[in-house]
Amino acid sequence: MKDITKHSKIITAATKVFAKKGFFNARISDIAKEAKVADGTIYLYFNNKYDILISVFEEEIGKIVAQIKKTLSEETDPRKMLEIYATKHLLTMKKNKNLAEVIQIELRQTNKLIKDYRNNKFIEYTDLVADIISLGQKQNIYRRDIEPGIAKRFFFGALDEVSRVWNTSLEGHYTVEQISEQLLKIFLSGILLPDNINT
Amino acid sequence: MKDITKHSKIITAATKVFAKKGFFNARISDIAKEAKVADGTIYLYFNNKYDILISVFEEEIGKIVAQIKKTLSEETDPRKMLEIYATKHLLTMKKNKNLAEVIQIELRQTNKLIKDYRNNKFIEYTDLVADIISLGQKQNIYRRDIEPGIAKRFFFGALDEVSRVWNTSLEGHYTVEQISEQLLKIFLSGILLPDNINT
Amino acid sequence: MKDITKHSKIITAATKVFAKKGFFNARISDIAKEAKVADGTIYLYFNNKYDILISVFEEEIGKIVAQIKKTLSEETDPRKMLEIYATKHLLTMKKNKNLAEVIQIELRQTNKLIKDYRNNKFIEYTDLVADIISLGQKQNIYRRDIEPGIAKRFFFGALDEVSRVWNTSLEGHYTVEQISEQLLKIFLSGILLPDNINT
Amino acid sequence: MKDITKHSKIITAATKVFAKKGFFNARISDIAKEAKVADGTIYLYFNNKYDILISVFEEEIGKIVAQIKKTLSEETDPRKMLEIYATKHLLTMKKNKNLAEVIQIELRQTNKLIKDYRNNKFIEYTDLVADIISLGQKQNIYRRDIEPGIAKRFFFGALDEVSRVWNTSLEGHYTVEQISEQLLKIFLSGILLPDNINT
DNA sequence: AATGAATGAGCATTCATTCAT
DNA sequence: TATGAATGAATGCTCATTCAT
Repeated sequence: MKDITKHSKIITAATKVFAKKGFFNARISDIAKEAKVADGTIYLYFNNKYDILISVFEEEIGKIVAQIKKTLSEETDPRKMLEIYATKHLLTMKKNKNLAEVIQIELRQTNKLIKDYRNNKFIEYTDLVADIISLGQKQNIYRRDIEPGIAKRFFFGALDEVSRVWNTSLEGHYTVEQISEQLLKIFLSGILLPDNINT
Repeated sequence: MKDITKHSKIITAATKVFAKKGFFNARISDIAKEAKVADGTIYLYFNNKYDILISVFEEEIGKIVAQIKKTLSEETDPRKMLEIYATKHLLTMKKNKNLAEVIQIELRQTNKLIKDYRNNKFIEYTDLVADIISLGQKQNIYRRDIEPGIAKRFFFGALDEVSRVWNTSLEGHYTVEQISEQLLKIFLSGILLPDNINT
Repeated sequence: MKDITKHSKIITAATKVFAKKGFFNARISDIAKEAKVADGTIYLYFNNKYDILISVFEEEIGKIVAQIKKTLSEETDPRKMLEIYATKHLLTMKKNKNLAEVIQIELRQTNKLIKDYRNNKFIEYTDLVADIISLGQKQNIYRRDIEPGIAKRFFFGALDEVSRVWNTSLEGHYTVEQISEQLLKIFLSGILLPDNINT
Repeated sequence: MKDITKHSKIITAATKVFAKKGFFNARISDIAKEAKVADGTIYLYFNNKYDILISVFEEEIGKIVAQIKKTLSEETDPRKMLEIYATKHLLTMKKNKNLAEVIQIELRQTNKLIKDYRNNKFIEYTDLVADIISLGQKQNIYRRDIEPGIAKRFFFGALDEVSRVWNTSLEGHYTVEQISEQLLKIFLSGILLPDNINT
């Protein structure tokens, strides 16, 4: 019987190796060594190298989606919900830098390389933002002239770009709370001084 | 004497091939064929495969930076300047999808792979946004509690994420102008209805 | 105690799989699946993959040798004996195509691959022809200027080549009886017309 | 430009290695080393390992077919023609044991492994025997009740089986001429003593 | 005895880079 | 300068065999 522990040991190892070397420079033997498993064992749990990558996405993002959905379900104010989303995202990515890098870097490769893969979990994850915005619009809290489908990309893109450079320049400069606060401030009220809004 | 024509023929070919296949799946012989040049000839102009990638970044982004700087120099209103930046970026990425993909996908790999490469042109490019924000703050148009160093990432990240999915779902749905307008609206004034701003 | 049933189930399965895929392309797991047994179980009955192959030869050819010896023991005319041998061989190979292929194809590999294996049963099988010829020579039925050791190879080679193409071109064209009759005609009387014999 | 010398160097090396180890146990690096060429070079001249095997067959058998056809064209007596064929075959196989083994052993694998390969040269080679027999029948030298399509298999099978064991037991016992004489004697006149022919 | 998960040696093939012409 | 044949290191994946249960 397949060993569920071994499966996730490989996923964790692969996340680490992919993050460190990138998908193409990662060798199966690197992952095997990291997971303390024989090379061949990996193929008892995954079809091929791409399959490992996809599994990393689906399973790890799946966990985040589940978590964030649970937390969001306890909140009703769309403003707070966006704050929760942003803070949660940044905290997760800061805590799990390996996953952060894999998402940011490899995710972009994947669609091109594996035609028939559709990032279901990832789409579900970014769609949460669109849902929150729609909800806020219904409650007359968010402007109706904002397109949720576009705005979700802005919001996620902004978050993603910020955490992209996590390991380099931003490190140490700002706390998650500061960045989250800045993002919310801009996203909710814009960067214009009130006096200039009607210009 | 280096042949400037051949040099740029290779750059153009490489951009095309990298965009289509990704850096790792692109073969030197693919680039050589696309550039109508012998494999060995490429090594008269570039040190290695990574060198080609870096050159693509530096030279192509260099062109965009020069262009956008020139256009911005003719404008003084920081609000308009951000609009120009956004529209120009989106138009360029839409027109030159090859470059767009290379920037979005490969750029992220590069820092990790080539330790001593610092994306000078790219940093220059994103710093333009920070400069505009700082300028606006000095002119009392932009809020002082916004960190230009963080905000530039939000702005660029939002633009980048939007153009990332250019080839897929957004295609046909929205025009560059609509997206640019939405981004500016959000970035400048936020998504809150005025009544809710002080909540 | 070794389970005799399981042993022969594996032999039968291996014969089938070797015939279908060839020795080198056959996987142990194929044989195990065909025999409805676990992979590891095979190693309770055989030392390794080569050992299975050798066992297939020895046991299956052993059965044929025993059968044909029994039938031959009831006949005294060396002419009839060759006919019995030919017909029996062709019928067996036609009925058991798996074994036929394994003998024809893999047998030839074996000597080269397994230095210390001597095809005892197979040698016994072909030597039957030499024995018949010697017998006929003693009875003044067969010519004395024929070398039984060479002639046995001709006879077996002819039979083998005929059954080699069984699955392809000869299929349907000729019956076993026709082929057997032709072989006997040639082997016993040659292809020359009587008038030309002394040329 | 492809180097014709290198092509045939690889063919010769491959023939040697296939003969010694068999197709499946032969490593590309063995062939490369034997041909004094880099592993990768082989793939400039052949598509894959199977392609090398097929080329060995076609080209080497092609040479033999051409040679034997030329020699046969200078002879008109169908009896002599069979003698020439037999002697030539045995001499060639004795001189070029590598090729002999490859033909005998690997040829049989090939049809099964490479479905779309049709051994054209080989078929041409064995068909020569059928042609000679047909010719002799027209000249009233060979019996009309012999099927050339069956007899060719007997003749070739006999020759092939004899040369199969060349490296083992027959070595030293008999000369090519003796074997050829025995085969012709049997094939032309049969093994029966004249007195027993009408039995 | 039987199982099948785990192992890890082995190998065909690719492709960036070199260098003789 | 330009060429492209030659090189050989590198690696994903397979599968015979082992062994804990």
